[in-house]
Amino acid sequence: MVSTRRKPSSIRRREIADAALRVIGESGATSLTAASLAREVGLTPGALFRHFATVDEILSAAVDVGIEAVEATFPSEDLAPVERLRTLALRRIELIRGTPGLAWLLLSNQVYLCVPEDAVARLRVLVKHSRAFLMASFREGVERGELRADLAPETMLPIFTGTVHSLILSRGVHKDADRSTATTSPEQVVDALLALLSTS
Amino acid sequence: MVSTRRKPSSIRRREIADAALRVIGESGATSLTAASLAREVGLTPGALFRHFATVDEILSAAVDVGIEAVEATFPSEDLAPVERLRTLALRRIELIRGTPGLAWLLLSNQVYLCVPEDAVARLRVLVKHSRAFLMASFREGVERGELRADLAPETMLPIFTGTVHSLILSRGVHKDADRSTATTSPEQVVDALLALLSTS
DNA sequence: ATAGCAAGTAACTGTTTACTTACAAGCGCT
DNA sequence: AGCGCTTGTAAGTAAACAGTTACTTGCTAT
Repeated sequence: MVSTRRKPSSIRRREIADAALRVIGESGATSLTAASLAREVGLTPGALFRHFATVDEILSAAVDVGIEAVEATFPSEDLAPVERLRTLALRRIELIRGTPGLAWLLLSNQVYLCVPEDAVARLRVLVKHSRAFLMASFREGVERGELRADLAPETMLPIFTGTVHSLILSRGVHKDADRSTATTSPEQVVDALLALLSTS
Repeated sequence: MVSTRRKPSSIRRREIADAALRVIGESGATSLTAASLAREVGLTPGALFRHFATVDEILSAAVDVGIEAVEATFPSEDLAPVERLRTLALRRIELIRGTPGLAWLLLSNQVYLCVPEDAVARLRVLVKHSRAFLMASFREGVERGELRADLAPETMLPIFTGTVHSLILSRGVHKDADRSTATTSPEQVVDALLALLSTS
């Protein structure tokens, strides 16, 4: 007997949602099926439907797990603006690099077509929250004279978020990403960017 | 009779590949099936297999169409480095914004799991080509004294590509992207970034 | 004009999909 | 201890999937 323990639904639901993110991260969203997911959790496909009514519901739960993890990356509001930006960037890079499924949730646009509508709505809230946090930090940095006043926060935003996304994806995604180009560490790039945005 | 014209395979193959990119851009990669694709082209599913042996082969052809379009965005080598960077960025933003399926090909990492291996190899060549072009432009810009010498090209790279990606995705992807934040035009942001990277 | 081939359709195949059902058995509660 | 709900399995269903096959029809080269 291969220790087929039974667990209460509250725990299984979480295990299944985590496993869904893992499968997506490892083999892509298209390979997330009841069969592959059950295999990952160590159950038969039918057992999944004891805990969720549909696979869409599982996806929705996986989105919630991801959102919770990302929300935890917001730094304390009483850090200085530049330090706040630095902390958020590095935390997110570390988090998402360690959980490839999250990259699909947050950086793929296709997620909006594969995931139930209510989960999409919650994702949009997260995106909006992040943008508001960044914009507030930019504005406060400018007011304090720490960030350049000749650059609108609306202009800083795509540069900052784009750089973070680029750093997330620059490693590990292509398994054999060529190491020919000297790899720059995320810290170096984030610091360099913040220096560019800072008053000289 | 609904003008069900017959066309030579050379033309149909291109139509099918184009339609595949269109379907992916509109409804996501998961919804690309023989049935949905045939509907988009205006054929029955069986007809697709007159022109391609498998759907993987169709995907591969779609990748080639995309690569061809992106390769056409490389500006002339005899432009000044900064102007070269500006032109490439704006051309790519315009191209990919107008063809959402391309965004999936180039910005989604899941593409490497859904697409046949030989197509992935060709995509990697494009990525490598782009990176080499950018790195050469950065280096030449520094040598000429037009770009900041205190920033390594390896550091400029993720900032530049990230910003471009961010500008590509910032519009239209979420159909109802909120217009609350003042929308900054890609030109403004690219010019601002190039100014940041330039010597003062 | 017409022969012949390329390009189309409709109807089929076997497989995989999400999900259900009948039944077995572990675990908490008294 | 043992009753009963919950969690699991095995086997099954209908629909959707990629791809095939037998047959029809339009285009083109002679």
